[in-house]
Formats: sequence, structure tokens, C-alpha cells
Amino acid sequence: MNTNYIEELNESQCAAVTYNDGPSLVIAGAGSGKTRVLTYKIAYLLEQENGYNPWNILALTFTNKAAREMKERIARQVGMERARYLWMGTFHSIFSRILRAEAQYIGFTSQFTIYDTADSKSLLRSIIKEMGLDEKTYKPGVVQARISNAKNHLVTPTGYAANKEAYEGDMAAKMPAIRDIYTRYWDRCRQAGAMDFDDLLVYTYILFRDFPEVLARYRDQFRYVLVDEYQDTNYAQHSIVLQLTKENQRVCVVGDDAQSIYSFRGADIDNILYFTKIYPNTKVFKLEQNYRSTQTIVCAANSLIEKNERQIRKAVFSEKEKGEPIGVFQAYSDVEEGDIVANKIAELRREYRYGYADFAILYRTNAQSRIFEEALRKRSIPYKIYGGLSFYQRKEIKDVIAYFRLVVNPNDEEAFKRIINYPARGIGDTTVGKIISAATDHGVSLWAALCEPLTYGLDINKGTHAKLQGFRELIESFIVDQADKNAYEMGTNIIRQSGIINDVCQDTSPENLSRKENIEELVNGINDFCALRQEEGNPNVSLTDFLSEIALLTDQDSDKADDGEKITLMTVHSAKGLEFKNVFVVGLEENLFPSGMVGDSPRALEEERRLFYVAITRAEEHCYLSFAKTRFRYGKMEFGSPSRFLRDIDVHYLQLPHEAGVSRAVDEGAGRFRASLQQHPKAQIIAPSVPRNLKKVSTVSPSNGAQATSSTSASVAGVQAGQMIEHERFGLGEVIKVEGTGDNAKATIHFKNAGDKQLLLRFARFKVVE
DNA sequence: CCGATACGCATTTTT
DNA sequence: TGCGTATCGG
Repeated sequence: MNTNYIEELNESQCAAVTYNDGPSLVIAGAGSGKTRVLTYKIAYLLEQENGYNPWNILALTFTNKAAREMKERIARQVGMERARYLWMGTFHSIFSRILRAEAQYIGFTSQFTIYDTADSKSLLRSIIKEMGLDEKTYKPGVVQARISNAKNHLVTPTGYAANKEAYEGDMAAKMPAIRDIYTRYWDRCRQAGAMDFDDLLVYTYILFRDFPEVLARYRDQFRYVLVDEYQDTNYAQHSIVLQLTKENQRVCVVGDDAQSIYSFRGADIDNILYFTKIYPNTKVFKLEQNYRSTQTIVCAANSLIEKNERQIRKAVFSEKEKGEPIGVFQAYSDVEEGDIVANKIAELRREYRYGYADFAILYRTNAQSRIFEEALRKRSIPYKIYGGLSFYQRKEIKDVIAYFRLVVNPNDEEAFKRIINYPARGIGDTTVGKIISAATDHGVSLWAALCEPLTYGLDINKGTHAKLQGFRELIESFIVDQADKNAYEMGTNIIRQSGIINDVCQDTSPENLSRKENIEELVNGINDFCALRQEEGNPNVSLTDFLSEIALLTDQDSDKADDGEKITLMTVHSAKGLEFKNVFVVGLEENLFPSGMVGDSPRALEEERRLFYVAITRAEEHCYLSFAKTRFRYGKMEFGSPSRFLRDIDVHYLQLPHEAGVSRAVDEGAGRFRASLQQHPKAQIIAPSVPRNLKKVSTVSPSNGAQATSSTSASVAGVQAGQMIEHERFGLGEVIKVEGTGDNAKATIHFKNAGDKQLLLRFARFKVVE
């Protein structure tokens, strides 16, 4: 069933989809169907006569979510059999896959650890200490940012040391030792068999640069490369894409320069602005019809972004109704701002019968959320907050994961330091310090030093020695276990035998309870993961598999199809790519939005303006802007003035204040309300100790592995095409076909919400619905 | 090795 | 203000 591209796409979309003779740049205005173009384009490439095989296509995104959604949409068009072989994923996940396969070329093993930003900061902190540098001058965060910046520009320690500009910059910042820190950091990561997020890019670049035969292999495989959100790529990403595509020029990048808001993470808007200079034969397509917002919203956003100097000019338009003007609210205080917004939401709900999920409150900084939480809670309006700690960043989870990491890669320094004395086993900082210096003196990993204390001249007493060897034996026993245990069995084992369970179960204080629940949730997660992989036909799911899966996962990904009817509270950054019927952009004050950090940098100011542009263009039907004249910040009352951005929007599209008549509520309660703040949203989805209704997973019983849980397998035997089933994870779906028999029986199922999947019936957990 | 207290500091965060 | 880290005392 070939897609009818002309009918389902508008003219410019269609042109962008069907042009594939050379490099192309698709400038996709907000709400213009960017993802649609990308998915149709890939489908088109697959469906053409003599078209591409799925494994010939590399599609890079920035989030796992985007990759997953796109893959599902493509699967709907060309079928899962083909879609599953596409190379589609984030830069980081695709590159880590390549690096694991080619690890030996660059002196790593395929088990290398991925350090997250906390790991890398912690390593930097200890390096700074070891070097005897002043931690006030060399703040780990600042040092980390500089090193990250260097890596994003593909500057290695050698290059950095030789780089005059960098050194002068460091001198000016009174941090001449950064180049030495960088060198040590680099070596220590290698010693630990670890890469940080930036390294995944740097080493991929180096791999391709230094081993032309490897590059040739991938270049030949990836006959077409597509990149989403190109405005957010950094120099390293740009360079790798160039390595892969310079020769055959089959590359298509999609993005919107007006939505480039991640320069603080190294994104370089010049990549998109000058793409046509790098690929001189680029054909440029502009998607200018906005299908999301009313004309008023689109025009207002246009009038705003027009004030930016650096951009690719385009004329975004909407053919939806004109809509209402953008309302501007002035509040006397931050608290009143919360009241105004909450009241307006209630009013809109009454007037238009909107659901709660149709509303979003967007702010510049996370700190602003509290005021709105309070206002909404006072009125019993349900809401959910995005942001804050992700599941995998919680301390207790990181502790458990550290065990996993050390078992998979004993050289992992950060994991080692984290658990050498957790749970407490009498190995203090002094001992760890000795291990570190012995290890660095001899150029070996901490683990190596621990295993052979004599060889590396570790000066410790008998008792300590015994404790260290006890730890070694513990980890080694886990390493041995790996051979015949799957991730779930390993996980439960480790938690029990390491003493974590005891530690957590000891006291029954409320916050400890949540720690326990989190660990249970993690165990459930491992179980789910194993089950899922088994359903997909991979019987042996190792701890390594689980680790490489979660290293690059973020909270946003664990898409808990949960909480429906709630108002969304989030930063503008995290709202990118989303849309809501009604959007409130709040805190439009100087020094807040635009952020006070922009100083007098025009580039930074323009980025703030783009951020505001992103915020406004999230709205489909109604958009409101608000500011407060006073606001509590850092414990003090501050006076603010309306954001200059309010004047950037053509007044023609605005409905100006409205001295909203809510001032009665003024500052009553401006004091504190911290006591009763709602828990982190994550808490709501954490499994209660009693397993979830559909699920039948025991976190306690041993040896229950991830084998099919009993209740379902009986009904599974007689599954046939045409039946409706309900899967524990994917929900409702229709059986398309069943192939194979016995243990190999496999069903293709079309899920309403999860797309097409092929599941091994032996493991599949679902029941037939009448 | 843990707890209490002091200090400093503070955007945004796709990986 | 309120959190996370640093430091000191038991």
C-alpha cells in the first residue's frame, strides 16, 4: 500500500519529501508539520522502486521520544518489519551503538560505561582536589562547562593545550590549570573505561577520522542521512554528519532556526544558518503553513521574531480562524499572578468546556512553579509538573546502578567510589584516597589497585585490607554470576547480597519508605525490560543490555501513559515540540524573561527571544502573557518591570491589561507554604508496594525472572488474526497475523497507541478481549 | 562514620 | 529563601 504523497501533504511538504537527489535543508516553521515531512520522507525513500533498505537510512534526533514516535509513525506506513531495521535514534544512542561495536579501534571495550553529568562533575571535583587547586577558583561546574565546550568543538586535551585562545581565556578567568585538569580528566575516563556524553561524539569523530576503513563501512551503509532539529546540533555533531555525507551528499536536515534555544549546551545556530555554505548544492525548502495556531497567535509570534537579526527569513502563516487577541495580565505580586492565571483557567473551562489537559503554564525558571502549584492547589485544580530530578538521578537509584556498573565494568571509577563504602563497610575516605593515589601513580584503575594492594604499594593495615578484599570478593561473585543470570536475577541478587535491602529496610521513616519504593520500581523496571526484550525474541537479557539502555534514558522517555486530565506546568525549554489549546506564559519581566544572565550580549538576547517565540507558538487557541510587579526571589521582595519582549509583539495582536480585579487576594499567604507542597510528580506513578492491577510482578520472590507471568499464557495459545487483545504494556491492539508454532509462535499486532509490534507469544503478556 | 551546623549560591538541561 | 556541600564534633 503505497502512500499518496500528493494528497496527504501540502505543496511544499511534498516537494521536500520527494526531492532526494542531493542535500536538502528543510526550514520548518513552528507547527508546520516537520515530523510529518520527516516520516513521509523516510517512508518515501523506502517505498520507491529500487528504494533504500531500512538499514541504509540513518535518522538522527535529539530525544529518544522523538525517535520512538517517528519510528512508530513510519511503521504505520510501511510496516514494522521494515521500520524496525531503520537506524533511528538520538545522536548519542546511535553513536554509542557504533562505538560499542568498534570499541577496540579506539582502545575501549564494548562494555564501556557512560558517565552522566553528575559522574563527570564528581570526577572533576576529585581531580581538582588531588591537584591541590583551590575549589573556590576552580568550580567543578565551570570547569566542566569549559571542557564540555572544548569537546563540543572536537578539541582534545592536546589540542586544548596547544590552543592559544583557550589558554588566554583560562588565564583571563584565573584558571590556567584547566588544560591540565582536562588532560587528567581525559586520561582518568579512559582508565575507567568511561565516556561522558560529549565523548560519545568526540570518539565517534575520532573513530571515523583515524580509521578510514571504518568510516567507509558506515558511509556505505548509511546511504541517506536525515537529521531532525538541526538548529540544535553542535559542531561535533555537524562534523560527524559531514564525515558520513561529504562524499555522496545524500543528507537532509530539518529544523527551525527560530527555535534554537540550546546554545548553552553547545548548540550552534550557525550550523543551520550556514548549511548551504557547507553543502553548496543544497536545495532549501520552507514549510511556512502553520497548522497549529490561530492567525492571531501566528502573526503575534512573527512580529516578535522579526526583531531578531540573525535568522532565515520566512513567512509563517495560518489558515485557521483569526482567533482572539493575546491577553496580557499585570499582577502586583507573584502570588497574585498565580491567582489570575488560575482564575482565568477556571473561566475558560466554564466558557469553552476545555479539559484540564488543554492548559499549560510555561515559565522561564523552575523556581516559578511553586507559586502556581499553590494557586492551583488552593482551587483543587489538578496539575502535573515537569522537571526536577529524574528517576535515575535519585540517590538510591544511582547507588544500585553503581553496583550494576561496577559489575559490568570494574574499572568504572565513579561507580567504585560510590559504593566502596555503601552500605557502610568501614572503608573511609582516607582509604579511598590512598587507593586513588596508588592507582593514579601507577596508571591503573581503582579496581586494579584494590585487587592487588601490594603490587601498587597500598599502605593499609590488616583490618582495612580484609575489608577491601571482602568488597572485591563480593563484586567478583557478581561478575561470575553474570554468565548465567539475566538482568533481573542479577539485579535482585545484587540488591540483596550487597546489603542494600537491609540498609533500606532498616528504618521506616517516611522518606526511607519512598527510597524503598523507588528501588522496587527499579526492579520492576528491570523486569519489564527483560520481559519486553524476551517478547521481541531476545532470550538472554544481560545486565549490560539493561545498563546501555538506561544510560541514555531520561525521565521524559518513560512515557507513563498516565495522568490524563491535568494542567501542565513546565519550563519553556521543556515545552519545545509540544502543543496545548491554551498556553499561559508567565513571569514576563526584565531579568527573568529575558533572563538576567544575558547581560549585554545580543546573541544571548536573541536566544531569549527565540525562547519566547517557542513559548507563544505552543498555543493552538488561546495564549496569555503575564508579569508581576513584585516577586519573591532569594528570600527578598524584588521589584520588576515588564519584559521588553512585550513591546516586541505588535500591539495589534494584544489585549493589554486588564487591571485584573483579583487584587483582594494580594499578599495574604505570600509567606510560606512549603510545608504542604505536593510531592514530585514522579511520586504519583511510583508503584505501591502492592503490584499494579494488570501486572503480576513480584519484587520479592527470587528466581521468578522475567518469565511469562502465569495468568496470561493460557489464553495466549489460541490467538489468531483478527482478535482484539489487551497487552500489559501496549494496551489495546488487533492481531494482524500469527506465524510459527510452539515456542516460536509470533504474532504481529497493531496497537492503537503503540503502533505495530511483533511479539513472541511465549513471552507476550496480554489477554484476549471479547 | 554519622550527625549537626555553617556557608554560599542561585537559568534553561534533548544526551 | 532553601538547598546542597563543607566542615567539625562526638
